[in-house]
Amino acid sequence: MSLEEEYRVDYLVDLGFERRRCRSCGSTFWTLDAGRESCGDPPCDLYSFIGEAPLSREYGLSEMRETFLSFFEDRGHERLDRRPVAAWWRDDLYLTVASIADFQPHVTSGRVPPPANPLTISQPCIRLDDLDSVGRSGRHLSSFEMMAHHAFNFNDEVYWKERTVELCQELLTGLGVHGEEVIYKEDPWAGGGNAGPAFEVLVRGLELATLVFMDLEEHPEGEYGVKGSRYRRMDARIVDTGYGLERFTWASKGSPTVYDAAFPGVVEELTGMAGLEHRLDDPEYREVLGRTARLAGYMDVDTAGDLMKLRRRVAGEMDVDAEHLDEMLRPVEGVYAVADHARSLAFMLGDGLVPSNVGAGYLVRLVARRAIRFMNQLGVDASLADAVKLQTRLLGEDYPEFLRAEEEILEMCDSEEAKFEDTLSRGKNLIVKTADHFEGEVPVEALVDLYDSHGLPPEYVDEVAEEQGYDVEVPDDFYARVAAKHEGPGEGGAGLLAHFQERLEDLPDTDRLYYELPGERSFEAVVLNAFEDHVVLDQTLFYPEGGGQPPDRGTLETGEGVFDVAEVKSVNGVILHRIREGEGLPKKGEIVTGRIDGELRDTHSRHHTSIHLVLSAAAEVLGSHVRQHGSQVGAEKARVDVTHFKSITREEVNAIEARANGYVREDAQVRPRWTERNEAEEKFGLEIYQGGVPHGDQIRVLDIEGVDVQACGGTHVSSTGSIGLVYLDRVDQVQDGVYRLGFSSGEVGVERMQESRRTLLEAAETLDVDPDDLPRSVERFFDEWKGRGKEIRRLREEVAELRRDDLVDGAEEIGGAEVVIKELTGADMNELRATAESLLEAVDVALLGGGNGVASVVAAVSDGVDVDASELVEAACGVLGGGGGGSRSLAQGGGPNAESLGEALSAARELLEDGPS
RNA sequence: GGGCCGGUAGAUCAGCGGUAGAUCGCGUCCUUGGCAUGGACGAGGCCUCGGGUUCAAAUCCCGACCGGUCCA
Repeated sequence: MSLEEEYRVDYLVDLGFERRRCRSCGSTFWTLDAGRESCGDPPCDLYSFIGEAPLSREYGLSEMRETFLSFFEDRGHERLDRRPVAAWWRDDLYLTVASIADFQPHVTSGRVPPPANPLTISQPCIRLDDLDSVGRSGRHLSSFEMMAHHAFNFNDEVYWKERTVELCQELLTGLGVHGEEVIYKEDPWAGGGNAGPAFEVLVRGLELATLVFMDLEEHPEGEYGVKGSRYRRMDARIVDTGYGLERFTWASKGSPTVYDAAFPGVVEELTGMAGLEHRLDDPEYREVLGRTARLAGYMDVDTAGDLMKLRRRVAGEMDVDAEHLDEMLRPVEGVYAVADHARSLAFMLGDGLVPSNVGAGYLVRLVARRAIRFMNQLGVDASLADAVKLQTRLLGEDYPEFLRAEEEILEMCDSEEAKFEDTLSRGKNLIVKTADHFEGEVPVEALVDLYDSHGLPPEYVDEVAEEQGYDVEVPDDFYARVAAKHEGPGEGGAGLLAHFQERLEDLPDTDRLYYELPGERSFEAVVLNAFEDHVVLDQTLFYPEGGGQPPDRGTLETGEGVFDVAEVKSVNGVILHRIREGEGLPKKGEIVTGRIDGELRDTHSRHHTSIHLVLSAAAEVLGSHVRQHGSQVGAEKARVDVTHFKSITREEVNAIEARANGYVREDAQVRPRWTERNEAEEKFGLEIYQGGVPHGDQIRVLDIEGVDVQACGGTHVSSTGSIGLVYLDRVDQVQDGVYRLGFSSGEVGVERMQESRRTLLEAAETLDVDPDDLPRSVERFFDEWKGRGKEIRRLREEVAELRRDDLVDGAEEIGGAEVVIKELTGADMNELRATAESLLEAVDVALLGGGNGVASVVAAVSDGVDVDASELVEAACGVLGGGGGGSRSLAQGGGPNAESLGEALSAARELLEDGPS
């Protein structure tokens, strides 16, 4: 099939559109304008909508969104609510990057029917790939709303290319765009394993929408090549469109930048806070911004070099100085960036992301720190929270959930700002030291290290170093170098069980008796296959490892013998029982009796249900931003990691524990049920995916009555009362922003409680005090112990003083110096040293030996006496079989041959007698 | 999940095999009418913990714990 055929849309032909080839870039496009020779896309064409809006009137964001959604509603589409910008339902994405992401992977793959078909939605998205261009280019946003209409064609066709283009054209002309201004540029699309033909929809240089006709899937032997990969035709044909809400608003206003169109109030407020005047009314100012935006439309501006190139172009056009232009624009661009970042932060924090140094939380931190840096550079006299608040207020007009979460959002901003300030002030000394060390010529490696290990951005290093009178050079490719440092070997290792794949393909999914008969502890089954220590049955009670829960243990029994089950895994629905090595295997076709370890299963179930209780309790105590960030069930204990932005106090731990035990006493019913995916999401929300995202259209939903609903594949108790007890005994910070709540339930909970009581009692017993008095007693003992240490040191000095007179009597003159040489049996190094030092008040040289087990030698020499103490010690220690050293005035050493101490001192004496060396 | 950096006085840090230090803060005294200030003296350290190497470890090696930071 020819490409031309792919892009032929009768609707356009009937309207009089013609297919042309761009004379400058060679791409093909459709237009009504007989005189048009270029594709309308920068750099072939410049923006021509700034100052001259192509839409018939101005729209705000809300109005534009509503206009779009109701347009499609009126044309048979069902309107869907937005999803969060945090892609909770995906395990391959942190952030929602497109409206189609809402329906991947299950709907697009055809496994789950679409929630509506066709549908329309305005989905807030976050993309951080072009962060450096945000503010500068006039068009880049880190968060935006992708308005869309989607149609999923599986067996029956809803609509395809004709209707899609028709709707688009109708929408645009309805908004007042002239037909001959609309260009449909052919631009094949590929991403996320799918591809298909696509139109970029351009109006006066601005890309307003993309219409993707997804009908290909990646396949190594596919017949189509798109952007370097092979694709083949797939059964599903999906209409994936994206209309930029902010772009439409921009086009309706014709303002110099998208920021002025999308959130003018926020830009204005921030401009005020920065003490700038944003003179959008000033025609000259508009002119500069407009020209910059027009030129930026076809330039990359993500490096400083690109930016200056842009400046020179604009300056050249306007006949002004590039430096002057830079000074003029830099603050405005900073304001734009802050406004944009604040909006993304409002979205991310409001949708439940918590700043952290790992995972999605790190992305929040990245944006927050960038925003703070811009604000500092601008000299804005306001906090990050103040800036974000402007956006939560604005977003709140359309999405009231941001107002409800506002307090938490702002608190997280404050806490994040405080952390960054800490990092910077801590780093300040380090920078000064580094700059001094290199005398201002800080090498790039040092800059990379400062950033990578200490979080100090090079601009900040320069700023601090400047105060020292240094000028630090930051290379243009700085962040690329940081990235290069992190490039390591990619992930290796194929799936461990990949080689079983073929063998398992013909086997049916194993019946999961652990779901159907959760109370049973033994079962009968037929061996479907047995190979390499693994047994596959037609049905099993053995729970396979998964969802943070370890597998069941137990045995499989045949007439031949009993086989220990060491491991249980599920591979694509087939459950593998690994038999302990050397025990042989049951044979294919045999009937086996399986028995699971009931006590272990009960403990696992109690722990797993407890995880849900503790999570709910934590959210109740700490706030609605709390999400599960992983969990693990064990035989002795279990844990659940939760997101939270500051350390959890003892009182909060107590409150969580109390709440969880409250749920236990309420004896709430625990009901697992299989539910259709869309239905579950609609009924319970995306919050059900905290423990992970299951596959398939039917998902198992666990409803703990009145407490919590989660998608969960684990085994559970039937009512919370049988948990008996949740003993929460550990809280650790596992990452910044992630805390681990460790606990034990039921019987093992009681055991651990008893264990910790025993620890307490034993400690109290050792000190012979009442356990209640333990803290006070320990403190007293510790103080006393410290006091004794000090007393000992003082006494040692006193002993040294007292011993001095005695020793001075034994002084002799060797080589013109008053010398004391003496063996002090049992004296340790500290004692010898103190004595030797004290002796120097009366004599010139002190050489003392002693020690316990190993021999020690100390030599001390008065100032001005020409004897090297370290030489004396070395001479002595050679005899002792050890070594030693120190300075000319004080040296120490020793060796294992303690019995030769006398001999060793003689050796040193000989050295003295030989005179100064 | 991975990489890098760090844990020493109440705080910030120096020391990086050989007598545990600096600055600020704290206490007492002096200077002053009082305050700011200046001066003198002093208290305050399981050098995170556990192993190892060594005659000798805050220092070197291994491990644990805790914190910071960058990346996916």
